[in-house]
Amino acid sequence: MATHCKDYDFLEIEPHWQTFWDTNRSFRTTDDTSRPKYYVLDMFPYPSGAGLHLGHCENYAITDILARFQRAQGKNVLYPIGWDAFGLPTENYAVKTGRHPREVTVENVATFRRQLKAIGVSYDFGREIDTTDPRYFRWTQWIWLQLFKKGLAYVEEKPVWWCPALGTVLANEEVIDGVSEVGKHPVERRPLRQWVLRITAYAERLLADLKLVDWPDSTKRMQEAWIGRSEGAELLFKLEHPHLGELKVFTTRPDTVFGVTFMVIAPEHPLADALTTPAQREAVAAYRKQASAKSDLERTDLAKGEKTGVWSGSFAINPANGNRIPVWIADYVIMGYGTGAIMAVPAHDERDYAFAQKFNIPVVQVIEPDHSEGRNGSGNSKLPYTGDGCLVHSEGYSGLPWEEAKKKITADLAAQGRGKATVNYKLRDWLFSRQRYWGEPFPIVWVNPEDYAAATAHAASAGVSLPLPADAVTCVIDGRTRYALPVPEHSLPLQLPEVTSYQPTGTGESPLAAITDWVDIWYDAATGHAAPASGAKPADHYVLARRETNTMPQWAGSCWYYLRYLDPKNDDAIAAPGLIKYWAGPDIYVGGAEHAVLHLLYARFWHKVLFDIGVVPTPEPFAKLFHQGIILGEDGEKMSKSRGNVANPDDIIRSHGTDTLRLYLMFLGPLEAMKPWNPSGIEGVHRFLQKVWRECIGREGEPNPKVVQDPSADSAELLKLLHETIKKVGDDIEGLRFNTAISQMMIFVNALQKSERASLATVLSFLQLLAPFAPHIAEELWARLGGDDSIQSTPWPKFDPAKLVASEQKIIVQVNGKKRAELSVAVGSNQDLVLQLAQAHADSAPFLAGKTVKRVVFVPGKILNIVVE
RNA sequence: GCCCGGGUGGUGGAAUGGUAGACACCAGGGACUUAAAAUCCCUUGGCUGCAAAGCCGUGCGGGUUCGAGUCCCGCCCCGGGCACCA
Repeated sequence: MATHCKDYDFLEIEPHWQTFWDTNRSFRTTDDTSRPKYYVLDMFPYPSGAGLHLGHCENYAITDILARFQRAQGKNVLYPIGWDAFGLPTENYAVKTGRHPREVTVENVATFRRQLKAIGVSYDFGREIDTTDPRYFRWTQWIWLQLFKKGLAYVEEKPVWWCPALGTVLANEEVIDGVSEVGKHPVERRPLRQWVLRITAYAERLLADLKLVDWPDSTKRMQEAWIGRSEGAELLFKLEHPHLGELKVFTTRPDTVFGVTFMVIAPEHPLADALTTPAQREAVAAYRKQASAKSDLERTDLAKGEKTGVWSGSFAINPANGNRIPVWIADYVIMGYGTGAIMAVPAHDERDYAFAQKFNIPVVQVIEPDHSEGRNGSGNSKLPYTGDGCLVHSEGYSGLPWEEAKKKITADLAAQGRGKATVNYKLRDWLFSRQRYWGEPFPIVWVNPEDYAAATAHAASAGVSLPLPADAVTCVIDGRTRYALPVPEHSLPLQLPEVTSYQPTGTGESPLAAITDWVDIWYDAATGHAAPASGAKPADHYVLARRETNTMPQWAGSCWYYLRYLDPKNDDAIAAPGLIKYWAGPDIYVGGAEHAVLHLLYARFWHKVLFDIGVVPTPEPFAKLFHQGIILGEDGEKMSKSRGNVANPDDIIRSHGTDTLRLYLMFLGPLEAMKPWNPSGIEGVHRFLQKVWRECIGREGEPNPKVVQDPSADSAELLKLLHETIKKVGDDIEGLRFNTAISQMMIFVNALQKSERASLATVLSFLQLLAPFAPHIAEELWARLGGDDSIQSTPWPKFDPAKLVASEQKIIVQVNGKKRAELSVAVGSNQDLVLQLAQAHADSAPFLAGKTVKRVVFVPGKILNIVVE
């Protein structure tokens, strides 16, 4: 079964074993639910045309090592791969070349699959999934319908980030510093009809359940910061002219309400017009126009500079003391957060202070530091002051610590109906539609109100239960109200129509909008059947409908793919309930920290919805998460074509073999650290594998005669080292410290090389330790030395704790904390004995001569520290 | 500005509060060879010294401890994330 090469010819050995694994389907996962399971998952790759890069190799080497190790532990291992294949780059490429995105996708996937096999990863390719496969996205659409049914999806005409270059809108989080995250194109605000998912309804659980998962702390904190919970109060300020009603503000500091000297509303605030007095109309109009024209980039830049704003001409009444305070309009208050209006307390807020300074607005101190020297209740601290303290100038509350006052004032205002304690989140609802072709179509048609009633009644009478929300989702299209009618679940998938052009329409609508026969239809709500509206009405119960032309964003398919691997060919459910229960979630999820917020937050949201409707048994999808650090170029900079510092895996596989590449990637440093690629260092691990080969194989390709059958051939030291190595490699794999596991194997092989003889059993055990890291050479040598079966199906070696115990141990002698001598003593030697030896030892004795011993610290088996004089 | 990481030889990096620099790379010297490659052996943190050995040394300054790369306080620098979030 092995090859016959005399030297370590990795170019022959590696493809040989890859073919062996492929034809034997060595890594097929069975659904043997009686065995303990281990599910190891990589973050979903996007099959780009560029193929695999070193970052992929690092990611997949980590998970492959874990998968192979866990198989050797006797676990039933699920280690799958698939393709997150919808998305903009493919579509843009298709637009440019005039080819169908599907064709491009198939090609890219083939490249990825070939490259993955070439790095020797042990995926079960029989479970491959592809988000663009109708059998897959059928269930993406199904899950989306469940969200729709639960009232978590709605449509809004809202100003969104429109990117002319990409021809699509982008979610807030896809816009960085005023340019698109993908391609860095400028973006602008444009009002468009959008699907939005109510992720904010899950904000509290998304925050609280972070304590259930074993994730890097930094990632948890980033999610916390993104959700941005803050406790405070909504307070109602009456407006001076009663017909204008009230102004609702959100504040985290209701204790400072006596210090309010002005109010600010966002330029887009709905009351902005009504509050503007005739005298101010011109100034306000000019300011609002100017504010709306600002890009995000300008706003960010300006944030560091001057505040801008304009007085509306109106006044509000402070509910705490009845003061009359001016209402300003300024863009440092944003409509998207809180209520879009604030009570400004310049004495205790940096931004309000800067604004008050610029527009000569009075500043009233109401909090005084606890320990200020001049504390006398007069309030004359340096302002703005944002720290702890007690209230001043706050009738009825002065002297109270601010936290106490916060509760009391909130309660008192609430009692008068002037406010209530609330919680606010930075998290926004999730903009979930794109105006592109290459994405999942929404399983929705739009109908008029009468047809909605008729269609739902027809479906009900036909015995079809449509996934209807409690409150119908509506929108206005061309000035007419339309109702969102979901297609029946049994009619899924709703496929993409074939089109001749994928060009964005430029109007903000998707290319789908131009496929008239697909979009404008006669529609049967019970079956989902459609016929072009240009033709005759097929039957009485058909209604005139317009299909939703937006498509889903790329996040959709990656929100639940980890569930599909459990049962990838199931046409009755996203996966069989028994399998979902058995496999639960991934035992470990490995991928880059760049997905710390978005992908992980979105997937958690969908998972919680599935949990709520009883599809999954766990509240969290990813119990344990690990981020591998990125591999930088030789120059310590991010690898990029433009920098010319890209190392190509294919080249390295050709020159050194994939075993060397994998081993070296793991040896570079801690897996989670960001580390530069050093091309000369690879020689070291390559030499290590060459050495392993020579220890096993002689000059003519025969087994090395130094490896003998006699199990007692090993020296005591070698045997001890073997057992230490078994222990350390096992511990280090479980602790994801692969670099030190490899060091230990190098130490072992260095010792093996110096041994004149070694037992076959010892060498085979070592090869098993090496197998997860360098599987091809391990298989080859295992077969050549006569190991049974495949090394992959052999149980992991056990270490014998008795063999780890030495009879002698080294004790370091310190005098006043400085190392002076080394002693070798019998295990269990006591302090008196060791002290005597130390006093007699030539290296340490001179430092003790003529000194008084003040203290002796003895750590058995480690150290003796003698403190003198 | 705020929140996280991280600063150890020429380089990548090791080190449950207990020998700092494991394991490698690079460099230098030697063996084998007609020669080279490959391989093997030796040296390899700095300073002083013929040597034995000694002193210094984990970004900087303090502290705790018998003992600090590791713990605490205050800084500096680098990387990542967030940012007018009321």
